[in-house]
Amino acid sequence: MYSGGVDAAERLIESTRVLLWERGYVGTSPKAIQAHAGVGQGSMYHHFAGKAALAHAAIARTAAELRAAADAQLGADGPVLARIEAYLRRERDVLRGCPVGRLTQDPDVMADAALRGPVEQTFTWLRARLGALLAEGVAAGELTGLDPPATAATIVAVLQGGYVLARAAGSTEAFTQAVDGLLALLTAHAAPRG
Amino acid sequence: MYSGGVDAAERLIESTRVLLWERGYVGTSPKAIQAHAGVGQGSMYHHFAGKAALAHAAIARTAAELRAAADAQLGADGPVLARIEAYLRRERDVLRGCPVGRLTQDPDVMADAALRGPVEQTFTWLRARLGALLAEGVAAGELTGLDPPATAATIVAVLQGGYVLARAAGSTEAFTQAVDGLLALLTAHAAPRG
DNA sequence: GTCTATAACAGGATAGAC
DNA sequence: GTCTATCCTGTTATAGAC
Repeated sequence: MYSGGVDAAERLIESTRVLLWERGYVGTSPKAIQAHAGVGQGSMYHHFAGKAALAHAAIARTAAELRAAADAQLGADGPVLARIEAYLRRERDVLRGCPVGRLTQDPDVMADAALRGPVEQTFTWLRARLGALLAEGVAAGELTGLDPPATAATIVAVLQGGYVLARAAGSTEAFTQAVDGLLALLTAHAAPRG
Repeated sequence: MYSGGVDAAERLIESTRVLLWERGYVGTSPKAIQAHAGVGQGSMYHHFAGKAALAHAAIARTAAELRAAADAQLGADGPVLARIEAYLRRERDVLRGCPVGRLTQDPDVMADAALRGPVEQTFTWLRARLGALLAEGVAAGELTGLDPPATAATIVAVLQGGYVLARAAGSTEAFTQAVDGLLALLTAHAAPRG
């Protein structure tokens, strides 16, 4: 049961974010959201048209937060590879998985254009952001011999797949190994300093 | 509605495999399985104790098939990197995602030790298999300067994450890019031929 | 082995009272 | 705005007939 001195609509959105992350769209019922938010049936349907509308608000917010969080590391100062490493190694709730990536497995989310939109845009944006950063590194002579768009996709895939491995193993170690392996491969393309 | 001249139990397992892949455990009802298999309610509960028992049979089979399929490429003849490339580039139902990896997002699967077991074992096995192969390549002088266990985790993560990116984008292109990017990085560690 | 009936409960929402 | 009542359907079985 959640409440933080905020109104019902806000509590409903935050509760939906938590439950969507934990159990997915198909596995989350309006009743469970109401219970978690400490909000009654009537109140929920007063503020939102239904489960889908509430999920849309929750997903849009989660997607926006993910982009902002990524930009914090990727848009920092310093060498390109250091920024990418900071992004890859920043603290994460590894065993909970990616709150956006997991929606990709939810058939009812992918079937609904409004729900799917933020998911698609998040990954499109992230790949482009990393691709631009890598291109910047190549242009500056910091990195050599790699294709920015393909490498960007590889980096995002390692993160998303790292979550899968960690959850399968029940341990964050697999995630860390995947990231370590990637960074070792990337470092080989760093131009000798000078 | 599925049927292939086989008995009800067999049709039920195959239908469960399809639906689990498509909609996950939470999103798959006994009724949907029965309809897909063309098998009645009573028949299903005669052959299986319930949804979980049926899912267990389906998941175990899917996991076994995945391991066998991976071994087909990874255990072939030829240079290590070529075998890994063959594995990464073999034909896949990219937009459907990984039938084992997707279960990782299913709370009810991860909460049940019997259902989770095959998922965990599959990824443990796959990482070990790739790690051993990479170690073989290092020992043979085909590959240099990479850590087998970490690199193995990276490779599996790229595949799993590649599925996520492809589903998010609604296109296989993202998967292909992630794999291309990975292979480019790995190739830099191939010893000059000789 | 398979069928139909029944059941207890959850999912997702509407209606109208307060 | 929020509450309670109500509704119809789906979920996940069990029971017993055939």
